[in-house]
Amino acid sequence: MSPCCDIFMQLSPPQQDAVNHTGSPALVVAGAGSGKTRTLTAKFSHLTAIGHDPRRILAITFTNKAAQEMKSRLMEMTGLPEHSFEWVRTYHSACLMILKTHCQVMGYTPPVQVFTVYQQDKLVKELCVQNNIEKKYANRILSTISRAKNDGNPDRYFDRHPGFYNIRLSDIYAQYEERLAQMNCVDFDNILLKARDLLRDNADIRQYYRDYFSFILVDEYQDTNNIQEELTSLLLGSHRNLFCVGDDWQSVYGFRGSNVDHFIGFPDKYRDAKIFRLEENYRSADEIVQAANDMIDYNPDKIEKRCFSRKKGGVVEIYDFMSDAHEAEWVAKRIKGLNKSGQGIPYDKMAVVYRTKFCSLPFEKIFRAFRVPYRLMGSQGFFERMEILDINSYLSASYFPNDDLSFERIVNTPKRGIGPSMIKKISAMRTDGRSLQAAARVMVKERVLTPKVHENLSQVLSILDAIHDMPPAMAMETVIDRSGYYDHLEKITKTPAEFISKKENIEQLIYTARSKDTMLEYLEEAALIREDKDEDDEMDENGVALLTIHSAKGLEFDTVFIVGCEERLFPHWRSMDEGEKALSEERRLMYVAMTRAERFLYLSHANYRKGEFSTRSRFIDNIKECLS
DNA sequence: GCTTTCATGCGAACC
DNA sequence: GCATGAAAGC
Repeated sequence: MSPCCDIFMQLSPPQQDAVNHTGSPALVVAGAGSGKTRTLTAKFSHLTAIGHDPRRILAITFTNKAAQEMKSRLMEMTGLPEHSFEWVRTYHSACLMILKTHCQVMGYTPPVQVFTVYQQDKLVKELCVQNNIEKKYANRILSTISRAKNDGNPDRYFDRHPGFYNIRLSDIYAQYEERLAQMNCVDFDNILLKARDLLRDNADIRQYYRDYFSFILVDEYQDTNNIQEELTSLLLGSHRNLFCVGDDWQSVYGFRGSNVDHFIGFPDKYRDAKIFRLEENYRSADEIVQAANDMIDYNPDKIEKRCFSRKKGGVVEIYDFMSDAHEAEWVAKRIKGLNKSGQGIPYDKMAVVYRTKFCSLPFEKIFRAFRVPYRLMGSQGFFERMEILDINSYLSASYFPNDDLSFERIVNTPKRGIGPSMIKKISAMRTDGRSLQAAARVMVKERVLTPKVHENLSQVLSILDAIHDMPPAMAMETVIDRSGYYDHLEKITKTPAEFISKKENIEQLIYTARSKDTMLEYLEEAALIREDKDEDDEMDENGVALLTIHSAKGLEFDTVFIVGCEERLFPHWRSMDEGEKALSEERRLMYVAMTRAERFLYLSHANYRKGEFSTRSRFIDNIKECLS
């Protein structure tokens, strides 16, 4: 028998059926806590056992972290080395791989640079200034451009959503794309869009991949957007070996382009599709599963399934409070009680979840006062921290000399007396198509600057030259050393604690970078990582988790408090105004929140929050009805 | 005088 | 963090 036979035997009969199925596209509708990931990895190793080459299986995960976890599990299960699973990737990572291979077809010159969030932001702000638009709209413009791309047809999208205020989005979009092309860059969304165009417009390349991949597995299928759906179709060969896993009841990323209709419409698109249902929940007690079922029942469009649990003894309770402060105080007391009681639930098995992150404030306050240890999860993304951006910008400016945005960031970091007007002067030296860095080099060579500036500028350039061929970790150390970065950091931080924490972030960065041999590899990965909320080891494992429902997705806790269940907060006002579809997503969000709990689930609302009166969430009413 | 740096106030949706 | 205006530096 196959080496994975043991693992196979550990699966439930419905899970086994899904794993065994071949011959037509399959959709696994996997309820919360139903062992979805286990089934998916079992499927993968089963395929290798029946003769599929693992390197020819495309397995799409939702996050880079999930891809890494899946690879580790597969290495354990099959005993094969990591590179056997080179196509276990996110859509973005897989598409970048394809795009890089054929980038010349699309008019790029290798190496293509992947734009980071920081660069996107900078560029759009620059375009705002050029177009006489207030910079505060930059974020909105950027997210609209992103939505337009993920919709699959940006021009059509801008016909329907021409803009807001006096901003003509299609103009900004055109300028933005032009600049990207000039710089030989793709942004995060273009990785998918350009890969789609490549595969759609080049039959030979398309056929190559269709023949190459013998099986396509997709995780979290309920959260695919239009482009990702199209890509899946483009890559799927005539064997039609497609295996998608997910739960339409947990689709909560519609606000950024996910389209749950692809999941629900799977049987219509693939007429011979086989649907599997994983309905047993191994995580939560049945009382919680049933309450969640009853609530999601209010959503009209979904794939029916009857989720259940064999565990009994769960608790679902609803509380109302005068104010957000009262709510927080009660939660803190209850948490202390549960921790001290006979059951003695450890703090890190409890979580407080909320719809929007500003709700965390009263809890942080009261937890400190009551000495309840807590951890605030999903705060700032690692790669958006200023010290990380600085170091990465050095590497980027060195490796990609045309990357003006990165060069501009580091040319005066640490302070070197090269401010905005000096940058303008350098910029004026640019002849067509030449980069800022190239112009700076000319100015140094021709000695047209004041001695101080000349010396400082040549010092920056020499750092960039020095690190160009170094492996990333060494390059970082060199940058820190030669630029005097830590002295600079100490000067600009307000407290010694802040300085130490930022220094530790950098040390963490260097440590992680050691796993990459080349600068290009490192920079690509850094640009692709966007889901990073917790760099694991960096986070305190002890304490009550405080987090938004979005960041709680996929996690589990013994006890969960869903707080701030009030109309206009949850469901969020923005979704309420948008209509039925957005409202359904809010309800799914509540479903996700509820199904995080194993045993104790508390829902609460306050009549007064942030200086305003509020009413109880309709979701609470839905649940109440079912409990009685 | 021009340029850079420093000091202060204001605001931040979910990823 | 970011924009703004005052103080310090070349």
